[in-house]
Amino acid sequence: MTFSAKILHWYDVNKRDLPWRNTVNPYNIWLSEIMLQQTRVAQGTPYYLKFIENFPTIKDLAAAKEEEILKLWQGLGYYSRARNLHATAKTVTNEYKGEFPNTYKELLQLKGVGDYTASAIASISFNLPEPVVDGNVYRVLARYYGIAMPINSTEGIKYFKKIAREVMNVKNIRDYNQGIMEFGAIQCTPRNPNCADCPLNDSCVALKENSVQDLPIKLKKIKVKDRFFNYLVVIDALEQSILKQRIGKGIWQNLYEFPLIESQITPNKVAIETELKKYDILNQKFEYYKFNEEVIVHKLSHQHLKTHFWIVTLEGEIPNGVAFTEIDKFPVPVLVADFIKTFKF
DNA sequence: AATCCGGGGCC
DNA sequence: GGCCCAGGATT
Repeated sequence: MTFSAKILHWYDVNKRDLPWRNTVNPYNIWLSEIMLQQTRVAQGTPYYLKFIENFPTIKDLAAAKEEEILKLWQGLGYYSRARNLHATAKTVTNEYKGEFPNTYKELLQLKGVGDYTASAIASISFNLPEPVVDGNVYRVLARYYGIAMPINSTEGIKYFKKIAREVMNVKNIRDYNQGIMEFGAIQCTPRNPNCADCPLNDSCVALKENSVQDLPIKLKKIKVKDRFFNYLVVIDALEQSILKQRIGKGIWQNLYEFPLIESQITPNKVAIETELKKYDILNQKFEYYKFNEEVIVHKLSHQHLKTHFWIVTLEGEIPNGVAFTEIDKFPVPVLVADFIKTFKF
């Protein structure tokens, strides 16, 4: 049997029953693929179900407010995916009359859709012969064919795509593509792959050369930077607080958070007063205390956010404040959501 | 070509 | 602490 025939057979026997596998509707496939970018199936699945329930069609998604989408996306991370999701929903609804484009080239033009996702939609929804190359495919191909080229080098990306195209099964690309990814996720796992009971173990180069643990090869690890956050949890006499939307570049674009003083130095009363003035709180008496004595470290993939929350109690009221009862309606980062849950306004 | 962009699970 | 996850956009 060929490589692809074995993958197809393995998939037929071992495939999981996932919510987006009972359809080839491009809306469902697109939504699932966006959500699963750099995201485990177990983490993404509840979000997929939530979105399908709230937005049964792409037209519903296009008509939603961005804040509503971000709120449903809250906790899934990589929030540009949610913003691009909205943009593409509008594009398909308005420029394609609600019908997804059905070519790789057109799919690739959609926001948030890159080479992998365009190939995935083209193959799974339209059965077009486009190979997918995700993290699973890199691993399976690197091991089976004994490829030591770094998967994140320019040459490696091109080479693996070329190999993937050469070995794919064009007769059933829909199942083959899902099969090789599923095979990587279930059988040929990053750590402790199940080589003993593998349909490819008679012809796997890495297994023969005892290099399974060393493949695939990936270059350079990112360095993590420390940042120091001081959130001002302002509370006024009318049970209101302050939430501000993050604008511009950087993390958590368009999500909300408390007023933030980013500084390793503990903010003093003057620093807090200066920050409050930005919210038209002028010459009001206030008291404040540090909520968490032990620093909270929120870890992102490339930043460690060392955070203190400060409770700032005003005598008067906040102009245009957010009522305690409304706080839960705003999309916020997990760091902020965890605090809100703990504090109970 | 390198960097940025989340959060969670696992070792 | 490091690595990985059905990657893409930006610089």
